[in-house]
Amino acid sequence: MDSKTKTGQNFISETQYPDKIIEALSIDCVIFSFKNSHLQILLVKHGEGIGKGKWALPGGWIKYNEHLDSAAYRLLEHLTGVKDVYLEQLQAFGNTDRYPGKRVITIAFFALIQSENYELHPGFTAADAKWFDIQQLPDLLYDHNRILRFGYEYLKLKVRHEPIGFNLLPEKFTLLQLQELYEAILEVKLDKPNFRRKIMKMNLIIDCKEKQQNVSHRAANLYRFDESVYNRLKKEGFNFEF
Amino acid sequence: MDSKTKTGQNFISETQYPDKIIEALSIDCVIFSFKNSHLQILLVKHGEGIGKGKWALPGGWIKYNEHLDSAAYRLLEHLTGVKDVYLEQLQAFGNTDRYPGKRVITIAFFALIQSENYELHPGFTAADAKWFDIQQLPDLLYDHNRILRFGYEYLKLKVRHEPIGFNLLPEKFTLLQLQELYEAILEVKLDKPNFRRKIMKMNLIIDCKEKQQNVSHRAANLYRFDESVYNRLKKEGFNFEF
DNA sequence: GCAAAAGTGTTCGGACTACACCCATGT
DNA sequence: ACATGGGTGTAGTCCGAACACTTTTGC
Repeated sequence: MDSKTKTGQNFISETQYPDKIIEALSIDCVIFSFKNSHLQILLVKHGEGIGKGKWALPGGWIKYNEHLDSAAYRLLEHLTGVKDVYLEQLQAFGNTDRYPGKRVITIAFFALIQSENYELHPGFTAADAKWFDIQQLPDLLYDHNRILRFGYEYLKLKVRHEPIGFNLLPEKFTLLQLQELYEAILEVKLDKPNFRRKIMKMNLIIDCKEKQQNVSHRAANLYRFDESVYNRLKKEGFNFEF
Repeated sequence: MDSKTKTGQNFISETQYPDKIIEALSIDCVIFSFKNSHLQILLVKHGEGIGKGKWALPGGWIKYNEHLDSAAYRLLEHLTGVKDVYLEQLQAFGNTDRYPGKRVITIAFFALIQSENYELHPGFTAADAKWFDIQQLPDLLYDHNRILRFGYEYLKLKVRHEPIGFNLLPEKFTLLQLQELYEAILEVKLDKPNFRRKIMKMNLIIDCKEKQQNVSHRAANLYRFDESVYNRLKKEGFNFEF
């Protein structure tokens, strides 16, 4: 790297103020959940600043002595109340014109969660936090539409090569729920018998020996993921074409 | 985002000096090539600065008014002479301790090229630029060992889901060369007849109606990629398990 | 002839598709 | 009875793994 960069005064003063943020660098989170057979996205409404009143991906500034992941966790929790989530890094977005008035590069993170497990608590600079159906999104701030699309494409790709659903479905679920999850993400209709067999053959799910309750039709069997198989398949990858 | 961030004096002075770099943010490139049936990595030896004399991934600082991709291109060309390369963004690496003495987050880029097409011209802050066999790498600066491993894992993943070779092989190549490329990346031995058939069935390659020259055995047929099929498969993705 | 790599053929089993069909439960 | 979703069976096809085999060329 270039040794001619001056690292003197600025650097020293920055380490003296732990809340000092890194200029020109932010984080944004693309958080998906699955509810009522629909894919959803977590958005926040800005309560102050240049984007006040507009919807955007949850995000913000990184502190000088903070790991990227920690910053993403902190921001997500402070803005929406959502915590203890496995965040995955997507990609940096850094076009010179993506942010008004100054140069800001943002690093996008990605997560899949069960919205039922979290109560949303808008906080920090967020006036509101809400789940939006992926088919009915508002127009977003900055280049967040683009980042969201990127995250959705990534999810579609991911679902074809890794098991998915562990973080999106309740602990016990039916095969139809799993199928509807795949259908919602891939935007296709799948054949039930073949889907069942394909999943069963993977040894990915375990029969809970329990039935659905209070349904107005034959009660379906409940299943849960076999965590060790799930993790193995996640690591090795597989092919799930339809 | 946080509106309380002060963007006053620093910002204005930065836009007045176009060569001003962004503090705390750098770029590093993981460049692969394929030569003599071996996978290779492009490295530079630092000629100045805190890493002087050590080998590292080609990289450096981003200018204030420069797109991320442009910065990656510029740095790669100035350091090594390699230009006109399709660079793909990998991921940001931002641990607080990854760079000595100050906080630097680096964005890693990835490319596959034919080393035969490029003469290396070390320049800028690089004292040397060289191709290294992936099996015989020196110890690298900062966390570049980690970034390189990440790039290699990414390549292994990529090769299973996308066609590869267009950028790594000469225009006309034999099926054995293509097979050896896959073998080098995946570190496995493949069955020749089955490999042939699999590739042929994809309609990915076109018979050049030419033979190898000056080989001490039966001359193999030469093939070239069908660019339209290649791009379609790249977009759609496929499955290449062995 | 022999080495080395090119290239073809054949068998077998597993996996995916498409679709018909029966089962259980609430209204 | 019938609607709704749960769940099984089956015939046909395609594809990949394994491996034996023939062809071409230089030495």
